[in-house]
Amino acid sequence: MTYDERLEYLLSRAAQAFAAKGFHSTSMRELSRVTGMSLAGMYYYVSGKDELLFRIQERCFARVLDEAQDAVRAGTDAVDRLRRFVHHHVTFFAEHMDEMKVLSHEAWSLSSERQAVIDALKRRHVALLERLLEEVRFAPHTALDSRVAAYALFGTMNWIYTWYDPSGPIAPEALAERFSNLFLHGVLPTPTSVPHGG
Amino acid sequence: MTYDERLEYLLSRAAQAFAAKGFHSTSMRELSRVTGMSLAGMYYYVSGKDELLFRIQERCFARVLDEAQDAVRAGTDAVDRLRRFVHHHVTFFAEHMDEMKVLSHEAWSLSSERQAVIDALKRRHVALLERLLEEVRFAPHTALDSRVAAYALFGTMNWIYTWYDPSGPIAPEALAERFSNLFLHGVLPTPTSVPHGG
DNA sequence: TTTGGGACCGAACGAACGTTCGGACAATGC
DNA sequence: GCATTGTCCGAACGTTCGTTCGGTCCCAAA
Repeated sequence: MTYDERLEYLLSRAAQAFAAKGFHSTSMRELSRVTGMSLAGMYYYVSGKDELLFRIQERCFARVLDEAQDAVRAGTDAVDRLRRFVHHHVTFFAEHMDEMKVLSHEAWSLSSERQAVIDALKRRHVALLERLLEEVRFAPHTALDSRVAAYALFGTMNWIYTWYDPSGPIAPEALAERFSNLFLHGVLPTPTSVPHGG
Repeated sequence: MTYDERLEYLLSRAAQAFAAKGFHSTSMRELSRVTGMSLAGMYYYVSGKDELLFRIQERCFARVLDEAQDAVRAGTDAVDRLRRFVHHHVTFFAEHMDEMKVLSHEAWSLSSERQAVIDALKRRHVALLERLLEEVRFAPHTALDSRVAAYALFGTMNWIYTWYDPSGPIAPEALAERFSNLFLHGVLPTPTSVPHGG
């Protein structure tokens, strides 16, 4: 095993543990147990627990952002691009549940300098979806700005780490399709008037 | 100050601290600092840190559930009941941001016996929204079961603790209205065919 | 055969943690 | 005046934490 492979292994096991028990509740001794490495030995690969979380989040986020941009580029029109974005996000989430859970749930566990790096990635990610939404012609009655719509959609997608089982009856692709349809058309069969004066 | 008032005060300050720094990162000594009570003195009101979190979550959740049921009861039809549910959930969230953030973010920080009590409340909450959604006639193209739709909507609403500022430019009532419209009608002006074979 | 450095670890460090213990202090009932 | 009770706390307990130090082992280069 090379140095790089060993580091990958450590990051992967740490992500599993963080996803299962939370960052602060997972001790370095527990990571030593699940990796088979010694407590001190892990410090040969990372400078500390904080860098461990940072590297997990940075690598995962950078990949999500990169692949999302690729997926969007392949789209033919605004709606298609939006569908591709949702499809990628949900399927990537399902394939990398541990890392994405750590990304979603431990978003404020880093030291401030490292937090700033992650936050910058997050802003780019939100901006990407926002631009996609601006291309879509909104229904007049929604009165949604694209920022709110982006966070609403991210909420639907990122919340799955609290309930969704990718190996259950609903395949990730099917879930993505349902989210896309819901977001684009809503649950009502036909657009109706808006009762509450909106 | 009576015993009950003092307990309320402790729970309220603890919820603030947990919301700001997370449950595991907030020490009892820090709670002692922000409450002005002594470290040992707090143990006169709660048996320990775990019970502190439990009482915060249980009280908040029970109230959300109770008020949600009241709000729904006042509705005239299925769509109206759904709108009232969303309106209540979002405005309650905005009014009790600290407790709701603790409820959303520290949903797996309790000991297992207490976790079971909270989980039972959560199941009743999800079931309530699920029943509301089953009353709404779904658009055929969505192929959404009510369970997935409920989690999608909860995702949109609960995710606001990561970005929404109730004192900012968007009032809670306006946000609730936008979420309702988005969920009922989607972002497209007219229902369109479904490109990806869904 | 010797040397140098990369990989690794046992054992310990100081600090912080949640919790407990014994008692202080004031108000109340007799 | 005395005993009792409810409220509160200083000081400590034992444990666990993240991290570090001083080294060992092994393999490649000289």
